[in-house]
Amino acid sequence: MTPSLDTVFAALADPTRRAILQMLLEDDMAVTDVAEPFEMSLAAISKHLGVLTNAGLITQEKRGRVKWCKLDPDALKGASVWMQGFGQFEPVNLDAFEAFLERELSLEQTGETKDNDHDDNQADDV
Amino acid sequence: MTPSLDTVFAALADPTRRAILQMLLEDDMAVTDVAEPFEMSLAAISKHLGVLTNAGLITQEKRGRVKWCKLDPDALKGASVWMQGFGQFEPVNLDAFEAFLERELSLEQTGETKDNDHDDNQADDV
DNA sequence: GTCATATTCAACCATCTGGTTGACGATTGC
DNA sequence: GCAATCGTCAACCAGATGGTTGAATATGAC
Repeated sequence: MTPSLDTVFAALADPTRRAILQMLLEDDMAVTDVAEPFEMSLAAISKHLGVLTNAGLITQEKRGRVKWCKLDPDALKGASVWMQGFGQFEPVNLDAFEAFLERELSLEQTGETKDNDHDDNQADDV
Repeated sequence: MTPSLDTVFAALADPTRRAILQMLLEDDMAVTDVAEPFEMSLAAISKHLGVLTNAGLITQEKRGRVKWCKLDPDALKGASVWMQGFGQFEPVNLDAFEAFLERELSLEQTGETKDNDHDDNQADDV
């Protein structure tokens, strides 16, 4: 079963869970390590990880007594596609944009580098 | 105040609200008309519209005794940017992509029109 | 003014959510 | 075997959420 938009968006609606996802962007982590920076019980984090797993946003694999958590960024795809359906806002990833330009068109023009005025507020307000 | 990712994602987590947003993509609507296709009370729809307004996803303007609901797609921007932070999936809005190309670079090359192979599954699975 | 329409408000209810604590099962190290 | 570590489970709690109904407000039509 592919997780519903309901569960994906609901999973993303909690700041703790978004923070966890960003931590996992760096590297896979054990449950205990995920919990370390948060001021809440291990059981609470375990529940959050359950929600993320249920939404398909992460996968968990037990090796020995340690359970490793791994990001599954593909799960965001459905949600992203849905949102882009509203596409009346300009695309956001201008870096990828320009990479796309370069790749697809092999520009030869003397392009002075445009200043990237996109808001890259990804880091704060998780 | 700019609505938090919390409220935006939470607003998107409900199928009724996502369906409302898609209806408003077509046209602005009065509250009563928004409620019409749903099998729930007008008061419930009014609450949903309150959630969407609170998340900044729609705006409401009262003209006479009718309150018009209007989509505000800019509100999805923050959420979209956040999700793109995980950017390991390809960008989706290729139409906007190509429009961007045209606008920014004023191509003069004999561009044969590329076929749009993007998945526009916006309508189903709201 | 009176009646109908458009929308919200208030109270209520059931269920979900996010947290706690304490007990428990599984695994590792000695 | 025994103790420590890793993680979940179960029970509980407060507050949020999504729905209901009935009354109230505001505007428009006649």
